[in-house]
Amino acid sequence: MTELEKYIHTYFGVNKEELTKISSFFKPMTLRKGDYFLKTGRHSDRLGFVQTGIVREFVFIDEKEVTKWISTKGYFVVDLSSFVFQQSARWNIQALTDCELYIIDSKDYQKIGQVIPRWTELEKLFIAKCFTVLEDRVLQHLSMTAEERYNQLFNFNRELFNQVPLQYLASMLGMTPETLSRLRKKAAG
Amino acid sequence: MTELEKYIHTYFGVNKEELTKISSFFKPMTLRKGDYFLKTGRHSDRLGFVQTGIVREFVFIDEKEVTKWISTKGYFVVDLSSFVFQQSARWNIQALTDCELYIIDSKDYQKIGQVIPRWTELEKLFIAKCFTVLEDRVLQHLSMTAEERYNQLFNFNRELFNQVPLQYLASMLGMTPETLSRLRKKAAG
DNA sequence: TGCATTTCTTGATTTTTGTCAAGAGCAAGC
DNA sequence: GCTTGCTCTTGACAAAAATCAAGAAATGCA
Repeated sequence: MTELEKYIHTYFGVNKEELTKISSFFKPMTLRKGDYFLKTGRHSDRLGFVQTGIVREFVFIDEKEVTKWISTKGYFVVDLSSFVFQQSARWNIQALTDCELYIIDSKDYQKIGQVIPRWTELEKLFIAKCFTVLEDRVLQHLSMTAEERYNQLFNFNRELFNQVPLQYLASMLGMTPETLSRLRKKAAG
Repeated sequence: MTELEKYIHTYFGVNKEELTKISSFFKPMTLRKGDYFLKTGRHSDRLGFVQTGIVREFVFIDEKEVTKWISTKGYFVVDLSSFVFQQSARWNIQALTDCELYIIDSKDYQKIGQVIPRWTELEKLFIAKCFTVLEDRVLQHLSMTAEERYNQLFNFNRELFNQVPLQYLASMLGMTPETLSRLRKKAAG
């Protein structure tokens, strides 16, 4: 069972036979550090799965980069507006390291639905789950200080702080790099 | 065409015949000011549509109320974890004014799928749309100050500030009531 | 290896936001 | 109409976080 199949199994709970069918539609792809999987404003009909490496999703706001999310092994990377609604992409998606992805285009993606009858239902459940995760993220910003958000992320995934430029983590946490630096010092002391 | 049908048409783009079928599964319900549609920890298999009135979704964090969202006419109110995943509810949902809702339970909700073959697909698209709206909300917290968030909401829906206790709007915007009060004074001056 | 560039940290300072406390304004109910 | 609570505002102060500037550390590249 490949990593992709393992994650699809975890996320969607489909059986081995279905897994094989689904994963057969995905094609391997590599990104070199710095390569873009997607750029704002472009059109994209690709969905990617991160097999190895680290990918950053960000957008320019007032000439500043704002990092929305950082995806590591096991995450899907996609611009939903573009993939689902055929609109121009809202996010830049860039490799922070060399990456191995599995990708699928929307044409092949639609074929999954023909092979797995309940696929739309599974998709719905997956997106609903993602929605609840985002709800939690909003709540964090409504109820937690920068320090609490830092501590939570650090406790949840401390490797990230060795693998990803801190300025991007700071942005993703909604603080300046200077503030993150000071919080790190404070927590370490 | 009822308000409910009008909104379902707007959100889901189904035709008149389908609309009538869908809306026939919804039942009217009234809430008095202060009544709860849902309480944290309970189980709920109800989805509501706000016909008139104002509804607040909030949760207690460290003994403090945090308002996640305020729904007015045309919004659906639901606890997704509970409605979709049969988990205990994460949110309190309470009427801020007397309200008229249309509600549907999950048993009847499933019947929609039997009547409208592409219903699951429409659901998926609707939830995906909600996801992108939440993405924007996260971005706002990553890139905007309290003042900017206030101005944006005020410009988007200034009636809200006459209809809803300001303390709840402050919480929903991620600031204290005192800060909101000062920002209002500043913007008015 | 060593230079150049980028990233990170640190300090000083300012701005923003939160906290605490008191009073003003409003609204619901008697 | 008059209490009685709420809610909102205001002020004084404290804490949190941003900004600006400089230097240290790490990284990439020749």
